[in-house]
Amino acid sequence: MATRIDRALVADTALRLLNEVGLEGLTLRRIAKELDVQAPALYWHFKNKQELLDEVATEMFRRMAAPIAHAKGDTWQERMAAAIREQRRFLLGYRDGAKVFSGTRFTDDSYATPLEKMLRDCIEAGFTPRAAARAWFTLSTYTVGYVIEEQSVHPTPESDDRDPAYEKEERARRLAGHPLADEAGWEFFDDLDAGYEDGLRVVIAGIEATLLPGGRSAASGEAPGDPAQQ
Amino acid sequence: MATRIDRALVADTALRLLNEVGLEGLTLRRIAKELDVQAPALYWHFKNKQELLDEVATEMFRRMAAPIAHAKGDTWQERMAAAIREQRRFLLGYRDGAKVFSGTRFTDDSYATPLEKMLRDCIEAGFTPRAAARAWFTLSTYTVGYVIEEQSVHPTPESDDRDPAYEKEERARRLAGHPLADEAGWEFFDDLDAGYEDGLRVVIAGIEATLLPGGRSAASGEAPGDPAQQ
DNA sequence: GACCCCCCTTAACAACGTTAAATTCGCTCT
DNA sequence: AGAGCGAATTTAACGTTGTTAAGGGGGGTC
Repeated sequence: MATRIDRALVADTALRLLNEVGLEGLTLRRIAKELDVQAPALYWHFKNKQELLDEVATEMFRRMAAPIAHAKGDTWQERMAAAIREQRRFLLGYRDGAKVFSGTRFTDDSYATPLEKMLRDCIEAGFTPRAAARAWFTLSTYTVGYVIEEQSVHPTPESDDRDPAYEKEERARRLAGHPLADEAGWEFFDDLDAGYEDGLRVVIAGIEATLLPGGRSAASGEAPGDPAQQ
Repeated sequence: MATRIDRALVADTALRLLNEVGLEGLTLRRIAKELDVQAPALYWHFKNKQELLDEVATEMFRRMAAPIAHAKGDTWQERMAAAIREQRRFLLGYRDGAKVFSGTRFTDDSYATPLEKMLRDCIEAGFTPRAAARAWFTLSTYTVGYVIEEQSVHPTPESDDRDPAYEKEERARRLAGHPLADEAGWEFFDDLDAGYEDGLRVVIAGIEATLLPGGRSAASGEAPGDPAQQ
Protein backbone atom coordinates (compact mmCIF):
# COMPACT_ATOMS: atom_id res chain seq x y z
CA MET A 1 0.00 0.00 0.00
CA ALA A 2 1.75 3.18 1.04
CA THR A 3 5.48 3.27 0.48
CA ARG A 4 7.74 2.78 3.42
CA ILE A 5 8.60 5.84 5.42
CA ASP A 6 12.01 7.26 6.29
CA ARG A 7 13.33 10.27 8.22
CA ALA A 8 13.17 12.59 5.23
CA LEU A 9 9.58 11.69 4.36
CA VAL A 10 8.49 12.07 7.95
CA ALA A 11 10.16 15.47 8.29
CA ASP A 12 8.62 16.60 5.00
CA THR A 13 5.17 15.53 6.02
CA ALA A 14 5.45 17.01 9.48
CA LEU A 15 6.60 20.32 8.03
CA ARG A 16 3.67 20.44 5.64
CA LEU A 17 1.31 19.48 8.44
CA LEU A 18 2.71 22.22 10.66
CA ASN A 19 0.96 24.88 8.61
CA GLU A 20 -2.38 23.13 8.96
CA VAL A 21 -2.45 22.28 12.64
CA GLY A 22 0.22 24.44 14.31
CA LEU A 23 2.90 23.30 16.70
CA GLU A 24 0.55 22.24 19.45
CA GLY A 25 -1.54 20.20 17.02
CA LEU A 26 1.51 18.46 15.63
CA THR A 27 1.18 15.19 17.53
CA LEU A 28 2.83 11.91 16.70
CA ARG A 29 -0.54 10.31 16.03
CA ARG A 30 -1.50 13.10 13.63
CA ILE A 31 1.78 12.82 11.74
CA ALA A 32 1.44 9.05 11.61
CA LYS A 33 -2.09 9.31 10.27
CA GLU A 34 -0.89 11.59 7.49
CA LEU A 35 1.65 8.92 6.57
CA ASP A 36 -0.90 6.05 6.71
CA VAL A 37 0.97 4.48 9.54
CA GLN A 38 0.53 3.85 13.27
CA ALA A 39 2.18 6.23 15.73
CA PRO A 40 4.77 3.84 17.20
CA ALA A 41 6.19 3.29 13.71
CA LEU A 42 7.82 6.70 14.06
CA TYR A 43 9.94 5.35 16.89
CA TRP A 44 11.80 3.15 14.48
CA HIS A 45 13.16 6.28 12.77
CA PHE A 46 13.40 8.71 15.72
CA LYS A 47 14.27 8.01 19.30
CA ASN A 48 11.61 10.44 20.53
CA LYS A 49 9.49 13.41 19.52
CA GLN A 50 12.21 15.95 20.18
CA GLU A 51 14.51 14.22 17.71
CA LEU A 52 11.72 14.33 15.16
CA LEU A 53 11.24 18.05 15.76
CA ASP A 54 14.96 18.62 15.41
CA GLU A 55 14.77 16.96 12.02
CA VAL A 56 11.83 19.18 11.09
CA ALA A 57 13.76 22.30 12.09
CA THR A 58 16.73 21.09 10.12
CA GLU A 59 14.62 20.50 7.05
CA MET A 60 13.24 23.99 7.49
CA PHE A 61 16.74 25.33 7.49
CA ARG A 62 17.78 23.25 4.51
CA ARG A 63 15.10 24.98 2.50
CA MET A 64 16.18 28.44 3.53
CA ALA A 65 19.87 27.72 3.09
CA ALA A 66 20.05 28.36 -0.65
CA PRO A 67 18.02 31.61 -0.64
CA ILE A 68 20.13 32.88 2.22
CA ALA A 69 23.39 31.96 0.55
CA HIS A 70 22.35 33.51 -2.75
CA ALA A 71 21.20 36.82 -1.34
CA LYS A 72 22.62 39.56 -3.50
CA GLY A 73 23.65 43.15 -3.01
CA ASP A 74 26.35 45.63 -3.87
CA THR A 75 27.73 46.04 -0.38
CA TRP A 76 28.13 43.66 2.55
CA GLN A 77 25.41 45.63 4.28
CA GLU A 78 22.97 44.96 1.48
CA ARG A 79 23.92 41.31 1.23
CA MET A 80 23.53 40.75 4.95
CA ALA A 81 20.22 42.56 5.00
CA ALA A 82 18.96 40.57 2.03
CA ALA A 83 20.08 37.29 3.60
CA ILE A 84 18.47 37.89 6.96
CA ARG A 85 15.30 39.11 5.27
CA GLU A 86 15.13 35.74 3.53
CA GLN A 87 15.48 34.06 6.89
CA ARG A 88 12.57 36.03 8.29
CA ARG A 89 10.48 35.34 5.22
CA PHE A 90 10.96 31.60 5.66
CA LEU A 91 10.28 31.67 9.39
CA LEU A 92 7.07 33.56 8.73
CA GLY A 93 6.19 31.03 6.05
CA TYR A 94 5.66 28.26 8.60
CA ARG A 95 3.13 28.40 11.38
CA ASP A 96 5.06 28.74 14.66
CA GLY A 97 8.17 28.73 12.47
CA ALA A 98 10.27 30.82 14.83
CA LYS A 99 9.34 28.75 17.89
CA VAL A 100 10.20 25.52 16.10
CA PHE A 101 13.43 27.03 14.85
CA SER A 102 14.64 28.55 18.10
CA GLY A 103 16.26 26.32 20.60
CA THR A 104 16.18 23.18 18.47
CA ARG A 105 19.35 21.45 17.44
CA PHE A 106 20.22 20.83 13.83
CA THR A 107 20.79 17.23 12.93
CA ASP A 108 23.34 17.94 10.22
CA ASP A 109 25.56 20.73 8.93
CA SER A 110 23.24 22.15 6.30
CA TYR A 111 23.39 25.51 8.00
CA ALA A 112 27.16 25.63 7.78
CA THR A 113 27.40 26.35 4.07
CA PRO A 114 25.40 29.60 3.97
CA LEU A 115 26.90 30.66 7.28
CA GLU A 116 30.39 30.07 5.94
CA LYS A 117 29.58 32.16 2.91
CA MET A 118 28.20 35.08 4.93
CA LEU A 119 31.20 35.08 7.22
CA ARG A 120 33.70 34.94 4.38
CA ASP A 121 31.93 37.83 2.76
CA CYS A 122 32.21 39.88 5.92
CA ILE A 123 35.85 39.04 6.40
CA GLU A 124 36.63 40.11 2.89
CA ALA A 125 34.91 43.37 3.74
CA GLY A 126 37.39 43.87 6.56
CA PHE A 127 35.82 42.17 9.58
CA THR A 128 37.83 40.01 11.91
CA PRO A 129 36.46 36.46 12.08
CA ARG A 130 35.22 37.16 15.57
CA ALA A 131 33.44 40.35 14.57
CA ALA A 132 31.87 38.65 11.57
CA ALA A 133 30.49 35.89 13.79
CA ARG A 134 29.12 38.40 16.29
CA ALA A 135 27.56 40.47 13.53
CA TRP A 136 25.67 37.58 12.00
CA PHE A 137 24.69 36.15 15.32
CA THR A 138 23.29 39.43 16.54
CA LEU A 139 21.30 39.88 13.38
CA SER A 140 19.95 36.36 13.51
CA THR A 141 19.05 36.61 17.19
CA TYR A 142 17.16 39.83 16.60
CA THR A 143 15.28 38.28 13.71
CA VAL A 144 14.22 35.14 15.52
CA GLY A 145 13.15 37.17 18.54
CA TYR A 146 11.15 39.50 16.34
CA VAL A 147 9.39 36.74 14.42
CA ILE A 148 8.44 34.91 17.61
CA GLU A 149 6.67 38.07 18.71
CA GLU A 150 5.13 38.54 15.27
CA GLN A 151 3.77 35.03 15.15
CA SER A 152 2.16 35.31 18.54
CA VAL A 153 0.11 38.18 17.09
CA HIS A 154 -0.46 36.65 13.65
CA PRO A 155 -0.52 32.91 14.31
CA THR A 156 -1.00 31.72 10.74
CA PRO A 157 0.98 32.72 7.67
CA GLU A 158 -0.80 34.23 4.67
CA SER A 159 -3.84 35.28 6.66
CA ASP A 160 -4.79 38.41 8.49
CA ASP A 161 -6.69 36.91 11.39
CA ARG A 162 -5.05 38.26 14.47
CA ASP A 163 -5.13 36.34 17.65
CA PRO A 164 -8.34 37.82 19.03
CA ALA A 165 -6.79 38.39 22.46
CA TYR A 166 -4.98 41.42 21.09
CA GLU A 167 -7.89 43.76 21.34
CA LYS A 168 -7.88 47.45 20.72
CA GLU A 169 -10.28 48.92 23.22
CA GLU A 170 -9.24 46.72 26.09
CA ARG A 171 -5.62 47.64 25.49
CA ALA A 172 -6.40 51.33 25.32
CA ARG A 173 -8.37 51.17 28.55
CA ARG A 174 -5.62 49.31 30.39
CA LEU A 175 -3.01 51.79 29.31
CA ALA A 176 -4.83 54.95 30.23
CA GLY A 177 -2.28 57.11 32.02
CA HIS A 178 0.58 55.70 29.97
CA PRO A 179 0.28 57.55 26.69
CA LEU A 180 3.74 56.74 25.44
CA ALA A 181 3.46 53.05 26.19
CA ASP A 182 0.10 53.03 24.45
CA GLU A 183 1.46 54.70 21.35
CA ALA A 184 4.46 52.38 21.40
CA GLY A 185 2.11 49.43 21.28
CA TRP A 186 0.47 50.79 18.15
CA GLU A 187 3.82 51.50 16.64
CA PHE A 188 4.49 47.82 16.96
CA PHE A 189 1.17 46.23 16.03
CA ASP A 190 0.40 48.55 13.20
CA ASP A 191 2.99 47.60 10.64
CA LEU A 192 5.10 44.61 11.53
CA ASP A 193 7.08 44.66 8.30
CA ALA A 194 8.08 48.28 8.77
CA GLY A 195 8.98 47.59 12.38
CA TYR A 196 11.26 44.77 11.35
CA GLU A 197 12.94 46.94 8.74
CA ASP A 198 13.55 49.68 11.29
CA GLY A 199 15.20 47.25 13.67
CA LEU A 200 17.19 45.70 10.87
CA ARG A 201 18.47 49.13 9.89
CA VAL A 202 19.42 49.73 13.51
CA VAL A 203 21.37 46.51 13.87
CA ILE A 204 23.24 46.89 10.59
CA ALA A 205 24.17 50.47 11.36
CA GLY A 206 25.39 49.27 14.74
CA ILE A 207 27.50 46.57 13.14
CA GLU A 208 29.09 49.16 10.92
CA ALA A 209 29.78 51.41 13.84
CA THR A 210 31.16 48.93 16.34
CA LEU A 211 32.32 45.74 14.68
CA LEU A 212 33.95 46.90 11.48
CA PRO A 213 37.55 48.01 12.01
CA GLY A 214 37.43 51.73 11.45
CA GLY A 215 34.08 51.90 13.21
CA ARG A 216 33.93 54.07 16.29
CA SER A 217 34.76 51.50 18.92
CA ALA A 218 35.82 48.46 16.99
CA ALA A 219 38.86 47.28 18.88
CA SER A 220 38.45 49.00 22.20
CA GLY A 221 36.47 47.52 25.04
CA GLU A 222 34.52 50.75 25.29
CA ALA A 223 30.81 50.25 25.57
CA PRO A 224 27.58 51.93 26.46
CA GLY A 225 26.90 51.60 30.14
CA ASP A 226 29.59 49.66 31.92
CA PRO A 227 30.28 46.24 30.43
CA ALA A 228 32.92 45.48 33.03
CA GLN A 229 30.44 45.54 35.88
CA GLN A 230 28.72 42.42 34.62
CA MET B 1 -6.12 23.56 56.94
CA ALA B 2 -4.34 25.32 54.14
CA THR B 3 -5.45 28.86 53.43
CA ARG B 4 -7.56 29.51 50.38
CA ILE B 5 -5.77 30.12 47.16
CA ASP B 6 -6.08 33.03 44.75
CA ARG B 7 -4.51 34.06 41.44
CA ALA B 8 -1.56 35.78 43.07
CA LEU B 9 -0.70 32.85 45.29
CA VAL B 10 -0.97 30.42 42.40
CA ALA B 11 1.28 32.55 40.19
CA ASP B 12 3.80 32.94 43.00
CA THR B 13 3.92 29.23 43.64
CA ALA B 14 4.13 28.34 39.96
CA LEU B 15 6.97 30.79 39.48
CA ARG B 16 8.90 29.30 42.38
CA LEU B 17 8.20 25.82 41.10
CA LEU B 18 9.40 26.74 37.63
CA ASN B 19 13.02 26.77 38.77
CA GLU B 20 12.70 23.30 40.25
CA VAL B 21 10.94 21.43 37.49
CA GLY B 22 11.28 23.56 34.35
CA LEU B 23 8.56 24.55 31.95
CA GLU B 24 7.76 21.04 30.78
CA GLY B 25 7.52 19.79 34.35
CA LEU B 26 5.18 22.59 35.33
CA THR B 27 1.92 20.66 35.18
CA LEU B 28 -1.35 21.67 36.76
CA ARG B 29 -1.26 18.68 39.06
CA ARG B 30 2.23 19.57 40.23
CA ILE B 31 1.24 23.15 40.94
CA ALA B 32 -1.90 22.00 42.73
CA LYS B 33 0.08 19.58 44.85
CA GLU B 34 2.40 22.40 45.92
CA LEU B 35 -0.68 24.33 47.04
CA ASP B 36 -2.23 21.36 48.87
CA VAL B 37 -5.15 21.37 46.52
CA GLN B 38 -6.59 19.22 43.74
CA ALA B 39 -5.82 20.16 40.14
CA PRO B 40 -9.34 21.14 39.06
CA ALA B 41 -9.40 23.76 41.82
CA LEU B 42 -7.15 25.86 39.61
CA TYR B 43 -9.95 26.14 37.09
CA TRP B 44 -11.91 28.26 39.48
CA HIS B 45 -9.23 30.94 39.24
CA PHE B 46 -8.04 30.47 35.65
CA LYS B 47 -10.02 29.50 32.60
CA ASN B 48 -7.19 27.26 31.36
CA LYS B 49 -3.48 26.60 31.65
CA GLN B 50 -2.51 29.31 29.19
CA GLU B 51 -4.22 31.93 31.31
CA LEU B 52 -2.31 30.66 34.31
CA LEU B 53 0.96 30.89 32.38
CA ASP B 54 0.10 34.42 31.31
CA GLU B 55 -0.31 35.31 34.94
CA VAL B 56 3.06 33.70 35.72
CA ALA B 57 4.74 35.72 32.98
CA THR B 58 3.07 38.85 34.26
CA GLU B 59 4.27 38.18 37.79
CA MET B 60 7.74 37.66 36.35
CA PHE B 61 7.54 41.03 34.72
CA ARG B 62 6.17 42.70 37.84
CA ARG B 63 9.32 41.67 39.63
CA MET B 64 11.61 43.02 36.96
CA ALA B 65 9.67 46.25 36.52
CA ALA B 66 11.24 48.16 39.39
CA PRO B 67 14.88 47.21 38.62
CA ILE B 68 14.30 48.14 35.00
CA ALA B 69 12.70 51.45 35.85
CA HIS B 70 15.43 52.36 38.32
CA ALA B 71 18.34 51.57 36.05
CA LYS B 72 20.81 54.42 36.30
CA GLY B 73 23.37 56.00 34.04
CA ASP B 74 24.70 59.34 32.91
CA THR B 75 23.47 59.15 29.33
CA TRP B 76 20.40 57.64 27.75
CA GLN B 77 22.68 55.02 26.23
CA GLU B 78 23.90 53.94 29.63
CA ARG B 79 20.42 53.96 31.12
CA MET B 80 18.97 51.88 28.29
CA ALA B 81 21.85 49.44 28.48
CA ALA B 82 21.50 49.14 32.24
CA ALA B 83 17.75 48.60 31.97
CA ILE B 84 17.93 45.91 29.32
CA ARG B 85 20.74 44.17 31.20
CA GLU B 86 18.39 43.96 34.16
CA GLN B 87 15.80 42.39 31.91
CA ARG B 88 18.27 39.76 30.74
CA ARG B 89 19.39 39.10 34.31
CA PHE B 90 15.81 38.38 35.36
CA LEU B 91 15.06 36.21 32.36
CA LEU B 92 18.17 34.18 33.08
CA GLY B 93 17.10 33.94 36.71
CA TYR B 94 14.14 31.70 35.89
CA ARG B 95 14.43 28.33 34.24
CA ASP B 96 13.03 28.67 30.70
CA GLY B 97 12.43 32.30 31.61
CA ALA B 98 12.72 33.64 28.07
CA LYS B 99 10.39 30.99 26.64
CA VAL B 100 7.77 31.71 29.28
CA PHE B 101 8.17 35.42 28.72
CA SER B 102 8.07 35.45 24.94
CA GLY B 103 4.75 35.29 23.24
CA THR B 104 2.67 35.30 26.41
CA ARG B 105 0.20 38.05 27.08
CA PHE B 106 0.37 40.20 30.15
CA THR B 107 -2.73 40.19 32.28
CA ASP B 108 -2.32 43.76 33.53
CA ASP B 109 -0.41 46.94 32.80
CA SER B 110 2.52 46.40 35.14
CA TYR B 111 4.89 46.63 32.21
CA ALA B 112 3.56 50.03 31.22
CA THR B 113 5.19 51.98 34.01
CA PRO B 114 8.84 51.13 33.33
CA LEU B 115 8.19 51.28 29.59
CA GLU B 116 6.68 54.73 29.95
CA LYS B 117 9.72 55.86 31.90
CA MET B 118 12.20 54.52 29.33
CA LEU B 119 10.33 56.14 26.49
CA ARG B 120 10.06 59.49 28.21
CA ASP B 121 13.75 59.37 28.92
CA CYS B 122 14.48 58.78 25.24
CA ILE B 123 12.15 61.53 24.11
CA GLU B 124 13.82 63.99 26.42
CA ALA B 125 17.08 62.95 24.82
CA GLY B 126 15.71 64.01 21.46
CA PHE B 127 13.96 60.93 20.08
CA THR B 128 10.60 61.12 18.42
CA PRO B 129 8.00 58.96 20.20
CA ARG B 130 8.07 56.57 17.27
CA ALA B 131 11.85 56.27 17.31
CA ALA B 132 11.88 55.76 21.07
CA ALA B 133 9.40 52.92 20.77
CA ARG B 134 11.38 51.28 17.97
CA ALA B 135 14.60 51.63 19.91
CA TRP B 136 13.30 49.93 23.01
CA PHE B 137 11.47 47.29 21.08
CA THR B 138 14.53 46.37 19.05
CA LEU B 139 16.64 46.13 22.15
CA SER B 140 14.08 44.00 23.94
CA THR B 141 13.56 41.71 20.98
CA TYR B 142 17.28 41.13 20.65
CA THR B 143 17.54 40.36 24.35
CA VAL B 144 14.69 37.87 24.48
CA GLY B 145 15.98 36.14 21.35
CA TYR B 146 19.46 35.94 22.82
CA VAL B 147 18.33 34.55 26.16
CA ILE B 148 16.17 31.89 24.51
CA GLU B 149 19.29 30.69 22.76
CA GLU B 150 21.32 30.94 25.95
CA GLN B 151 18.86 28.92 27.96
CA SER B 152 18.75 26.15 25.42
CA VAL B 153 22.49 25.72 26.04
CA HIS B 154 22.40 26.31 29.81
CA PRO B 155 18.98 25.03 30.86
CA THR B 156 19.17 25.83 34.57
CA PRO B 157 20.16 29.13 36.19
CA GLU B 158 23.07 29.21 38.65
CA SER B 159 24.62 26.04 37.37
CA ASP B 160 27.16 25.24 34.70
CA ASP B 161 25.78 21.97 33.42
CA ARG B 162 25.40 22.40 29.74
CA ASP B 163 22.85 20.48 27.86
CA PRO B 164 24.99 17.45 26.98
CA ALA B 165 23.84 17.47 23.35
CA TYR B 166 26.15 20.41 22.70
CA GLU B 167 29.26 18.35 22.32
CA LYS B 168 32.64 19.55 21.27
CA GLU B 169 34.10 16.77 19.19
CA GLU B 170 30.92 15.92 17.39
CA ARG B 171 30.46 19.52 16.43
CA ALA B 172 34.01 19.87 15.22
CA ARG B 173 33.70 16.74 13.11
CA ARG B 174 30.46 17.85 11.51
CA LEU B 175 31.86 21.21 10.60
CA ALA B 176 35.08 20.04 9.01
CA GLY B 177 35.39 22.00 5.82
CA HIS B 178 33.64 25.03 7.31
CA PRO B 179 36.37 26.61 9.41
CA LEU B 180 34.65 29.96 9.81
CA ALA B 181 31.33 28.46 10.82
CA ASP B 182 33.16 26.28 13.31
CA GLU B 183 34.98 29.21 14.86
CA ALA B 184 31.75 31.20 14.90
CA GLY B 185 30.18 28.48 16.99
CA TRP B 186 32.93 28.74 19.55
CA GLU B 187 32.69 32.48 19.56
CA PHE B 188 29.13 32.00 20.67
CA PHE B 189 29.33 29.13 23.13
CA ASP B 190 32.51 30.24 24.79
CA ASP B 191 31.41 33.34 26.63
CA LEU B 192 27.72 34.03 26.53
CA ASP B 193 27.94 37.16 28.68
CA ALA B 194 30.54 38.73 26.42
CA GLY B 195 28.51 37.79 23.38
CA TYR B 196 25.47 39.51 24.79
CA GLU B 197 27.47 42.62 25.58
CA ASP B 198 28.83 42.74 22.05
CA GLY B 199 25.36 42.56 20.57
CA LEU B 200 24.05 45.10 23.04
CA ARG B 201 26.82 47.49 22.00
CA VAL B 202 25.89 46.90 18.38
CA VAL B 203 22.22 47.64 18.88
CA ILE B 204 22.77 50.75 20.95
CA ALA B 205 25.28 52.14 18.49
CA GLY B 206 22.75 51.45 15.75
CA ILE B 207 20.04 53.29 17.65
CA GLU B 208 22.32 56.28 17.97
CA ALA B 209 23.12 56.20 14.29
CA THR B 210 19.67 55.69 12.82
CA LEU B 211 16.94 56.61 15.25
CA LEU B 212 18.24 59.70 16.98
CA PRO B 213 17.62 62.86 14.97
CA GLY B 214 21.06 63.94 13.88
CA GLY B 215 22.01 60.31 13.33
CA ARG B 216 23.09 59.43 9.83
CA SER B 217 19.77 58.38 8.38
CA ALA B 218 17.26 59.30 11.00
CA ALA B 219 14.57 60.97 8.96
CA SER B 220 15.31 59.66 5.50
CA GLY B 221 14.07 56.31 4.29
CA GLU B 222 17.59 55.36 3.34
CA ALA B 223 18.59 51.94 4.51
CA PRO B 224 21.04 49.14 4.01
CA GLY B 225 19.78 46.82 1.35
CA ASP B 226 16.55 47.94 -0.18
CA PRO B 227 13.76 48.32 2.36
CA ALA B 228 11.28 49.33 -0.31
CA GLN B 229 11.44 46.00 -2.07
CA GLN B 230 9.77 44.24 0.83
C1' DG C 1 -33.20 26.74 60.14
C1' DA C 2 -33.13 27.44 55.12
C1' DC C 3 -31.04 29.52 51.41
C1' DC C 4 -27.20 30.78 48.53
C1' DC C 5 -22.88 31.58 46.58
C1' DC C 6 -18.09 30.66 46.70
C1' DC C 7 -14.51 27.40 46.51
C1' DC C 8 -13.06 23.02 46.36
C1' DT C 9 -13.27 17.63 45.71
C1' DT C 10 -14.13 13.35 43.41
C1' DA C 11 -14.63 11.00 39.26
C1' DA C 12 -14.03 10.60 34.74
C1' DC C 13 -12.70 11.48 29.61
C1' DA C 14 -10.06 11.84 25.54
C1' DA C 15 -5.60 12.57 23.93
C1' DC C 16 -0.73 12.51 24.49
C1' DG C 17 4.24 10.39 24.42
C1' DT C 18 6.19 6.16 24.97
C1' DT C 19 7.24 1.00 25.62
C1' DA C 20 6.87 -4.09 24.86
C1' DA C 21 5.58 -7.72 22.26
C1' DA C 22 3.86 -9.83 18.33
C1' DT C 23 3.60 -9.62 13.35
C1' DT C 24 4.31 -8.74 8.51
C1' DC C 25 7.13 -7.28 4.69
C1' DG C 26 11.08 -7.76 1.50
C1' DC C 27 15.27 -9.59 0.62
C1' DT C 28 19.03 -13.30 0.35
C1' DC C 29 20.77 -17.85 0.27
C1' DT C 30 20.26 -22.55 -1.00
C1' DA D 1 10.41 -22.17 -4.78
C1' DG D 2 10.92 -22.09 -0.02
C1' DA D 3 13.39 -21.26 4.40
C1' DG D 4 15.46 -17.93 7.04
C1' DC D 5 16.27 -13.40 8.75
C1' DG D 6 16.43 -8.73 9.82
C1' DA D 7 14.08 -4.47 8.99
C1' DA D 8 9.82 -2.09 9.46
C1' DT D 9 5.33 -1.85 11.28
C1' DT D 10 1.13 -3.17 14.07
C1' DT D 11 -1.45 -4.09 18.16
C1' DA D 12 -2.02 -3.39 22.86
C1' DA D 13 -1.18 -1.17 26.77
C1' DC D 14 0.67 2.19 30.53
C1' DG D 15 1.09 6.40 32.92
C1' DT D 16 0.34 11.26 32.59
C1' DT D 17 -1.61 15.36 30.79
C1' DG D 18 -5.34 19.23 30.29
C1' DT D 19 -10.03 19.63 30.97
C1' DT D 20 -15.14 18.93 32.16
C1' DA D 21 -19.16 17.51 34.92
C1' DA D 22 -21.31 16.86 39.07
C1' DG D 23 -21.50 17.18 43.77
C1' DG D 24 -20.37 18.78 48.50
C1' DG D 25 -18.80 21.63 52.45
C1' DG D 26 -18.70 26.20 54.72
C1' DG D 27 -19.77 30.99 55.72
C1' DG D 28 -22.92 34.78 55.53
C1' DT D 29 -27.72 36.52 55.16
C1' DC D 30 -32.96 36.39 55.36
